[in-house]
Amino acid sequence: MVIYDSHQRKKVKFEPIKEKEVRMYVCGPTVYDDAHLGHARSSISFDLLRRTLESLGYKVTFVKNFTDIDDKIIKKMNETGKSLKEITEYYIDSYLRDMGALNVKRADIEPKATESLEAMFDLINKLLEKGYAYKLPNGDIYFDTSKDEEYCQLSHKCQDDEVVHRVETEGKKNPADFALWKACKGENDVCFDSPFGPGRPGWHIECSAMIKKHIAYDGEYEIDIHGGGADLFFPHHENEEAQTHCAYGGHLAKYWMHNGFVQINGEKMSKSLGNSFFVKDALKHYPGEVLRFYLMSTHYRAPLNFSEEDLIASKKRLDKLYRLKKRVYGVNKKQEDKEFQNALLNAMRDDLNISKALAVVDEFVKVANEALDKNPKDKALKQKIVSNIEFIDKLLGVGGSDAYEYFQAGVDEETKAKINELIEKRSAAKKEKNFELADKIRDELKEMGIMIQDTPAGTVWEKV
RNA sequence: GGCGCCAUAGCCAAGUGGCUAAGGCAGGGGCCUGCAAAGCCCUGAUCCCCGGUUCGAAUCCGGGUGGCGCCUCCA
Repeated sequence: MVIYDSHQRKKVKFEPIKEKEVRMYVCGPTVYDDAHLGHARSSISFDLLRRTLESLGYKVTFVKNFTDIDDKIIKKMNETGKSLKEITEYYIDSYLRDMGALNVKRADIEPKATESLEAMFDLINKLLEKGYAYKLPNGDIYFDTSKDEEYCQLSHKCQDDEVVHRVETEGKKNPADFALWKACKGENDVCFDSPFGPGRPGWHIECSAMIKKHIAYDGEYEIDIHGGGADLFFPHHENEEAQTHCAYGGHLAKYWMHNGFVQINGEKMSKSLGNSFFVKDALKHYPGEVLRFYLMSTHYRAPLNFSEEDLIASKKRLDKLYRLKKRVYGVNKKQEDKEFQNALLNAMRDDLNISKALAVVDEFVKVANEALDKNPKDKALKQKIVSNIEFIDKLLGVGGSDAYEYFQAGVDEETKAKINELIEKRSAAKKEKNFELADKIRDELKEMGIMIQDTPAGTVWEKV
């Protein structure tokens, strides 16, 4: 496996800390709103990484957190009058539902900030003891970046001059210092008891603490891979790394991976720009699998400029896989096609080269169709095709649905009955060579958004 | 201002020193079909511009032009 390490800024051979095992942590969402396409893309990217590692035979422990303490959540509480728990539980459910629809596998461990406070206390205490943190008169605790000689060596994104506009806080020693603990600020604040007095944790502390609590090794690196959106590299990941190595000595992660953004009209999609698309809205128009296929079809590090036109082109590509699947409907797999599996894996093991992988899939579909045209009754061939589609589903997370349901999604039973009735009528007309009537019925179906195909096994239909 | 990324056919997108520059969508032609649809076959680019290195560059170096991101919450 070769991956691009953001720290080294190049592709490197992946060598896990412990043989055949991978521990990875991906920054999850702050649960104050529904997931947008950017969250979806990040999830899918690391889901592909996980599936690839698993297919290569690694035992993967995958952790993705929920940030359920945050300024934006508090803001939402004040706006809605709802409790922290009401808000965060609602959006955690919503997130999991959306990602489930996109066929993203659940993480093995899904820690929440609110459930990891003890681990954060320990971390903050260590930093205070070792002199890497200082307390302000108002009770806030900050990380002292000037004490950490390695600060900024991870992302290389710091600078010496003061052109930076950082969060200005009274009493901070250096502009780059960041909050580890924010003391309780009054009635409307959310506060937790702590050894440092009532308050709440800073944003960066939780990831370091949760990694330590759940999956950290004791040696030079706590985990193998730490992932997240490209925007998190600095300052978020830089700060996590600083906290961890200052408190515990080891580096946080051996490899750092970051996914590129979803853009709208060439600009980053974000709430502040008012151009974000929610996953749940996209799912009203397209099946999750189609959305997944589209979002993953651009390499995870490259920006993806969202366009409905491209999404439709992408859907048509996936349609072809499912039409092939229809041709082998009901057949069980018997034996695995190692040659195909290796071709697909070899593409993905090169820093998730999805373009190459999808080209392998396209080629397989074409060759399979060709072979089926020649030998429509070749059972061994069909079994091999079934096996390959199963492998595509396992590795890429697409192609696992029922082939007929895929094309007929969103059509209610009543309409289905009517469609079947019309098709029967048309078949009868065809039998009597009444092609005029048959074509008329076909047009009628077309107007309903239904395309039909006459096959040796009878007429089948698809929703356009 | 600091640190980076990107620019390949109408569109999406691989390839990063060397046979005829992957693949998909759209378009054109054909086979199949009662006609279609689906499927299959054929069909398209010398790689943003300029200069350099090299026997040889889309691929390396320098300089442009254009676009994007982080440095402030952010996937």
